[in-house]
Amino acid sequence: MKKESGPVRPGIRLYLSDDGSEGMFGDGKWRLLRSIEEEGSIRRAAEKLGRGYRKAWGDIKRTENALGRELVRKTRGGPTGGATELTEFGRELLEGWQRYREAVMEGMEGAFELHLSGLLERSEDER
Amino acid sequence: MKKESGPVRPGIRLYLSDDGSEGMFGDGKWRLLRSIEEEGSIRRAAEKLGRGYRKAWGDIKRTENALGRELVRKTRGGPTGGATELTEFGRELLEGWQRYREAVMEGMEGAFELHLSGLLERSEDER
DNA sequence: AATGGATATGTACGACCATGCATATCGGTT
DNA sequence: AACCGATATGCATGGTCGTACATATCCATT
Repeated sequence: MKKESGPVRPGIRLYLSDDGSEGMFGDGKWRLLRSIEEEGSIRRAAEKLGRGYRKAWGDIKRTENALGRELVRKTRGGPTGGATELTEFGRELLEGWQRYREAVMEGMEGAFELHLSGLLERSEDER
Repeated sequence: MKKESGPVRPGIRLYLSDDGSEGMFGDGKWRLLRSIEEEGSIRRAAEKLGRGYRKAWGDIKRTENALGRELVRKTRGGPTGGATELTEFGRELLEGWQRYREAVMEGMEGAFELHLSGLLERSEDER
């Protein structure tokens, strides 16, 4: 089981927290929100992302509890069985995070080139 | 077991990778290198950081394998039992990472203020 | 009231990982 | 040669986390 291996690159994991730990909100939850907005249902959103409904549902719930606000408005029953859409707050968080994320990643690329790429490229040759 | 809970703040985890996964190098390994430089031994470095020697030793080894270069020079035996010091590459990585890390974190703070703090502060009031 | 598709939630199992325990090895000094 | 403190490693274990399985609930439409 060999892994893909290329040049050394910088990676990043961003999240929001009120106690220093991860789990409150991050890229995973962000993709989930985006998928819910597109699909209109937690189940289809989860399927599209290749996760189980159980996890997606739990993620939403834990995030809402942690933030103290609702991210989605859910309905059950009816001809379609039910549906889920983002609240206004959910949409704002989705968009704010997207901009935030892109800004930080750009900064990361720049800082990497500035402070580490030289050392690591040189390293590639010498090894 | 209640957790400390304050305002929502941005968190970050930085790492180096050649295959998208974490584990090659990050803040944990960086602190370990710094501690080794200060203490002159893996054992004392680990103790100072509150980890076991077993883990510290394994971390160094895995990182060296992943980067394909040696980070430390180790000696065994003698009156002191042995010692470990950083290689030139180890020192450069230590310093480069420190500068890289600080630059990215500053960028993160700025981006957070710009794109998310307004939304989240407003959220604090309303909840 | 019967249906169907989605939400809601507990439970269990397996993979992964951090940590600790035990033990072997090394080698300059005494 | 004995000693001592650090390096070197395997192995067992305990907890976390993702994922799967099983059910229960809901309700507009028919």
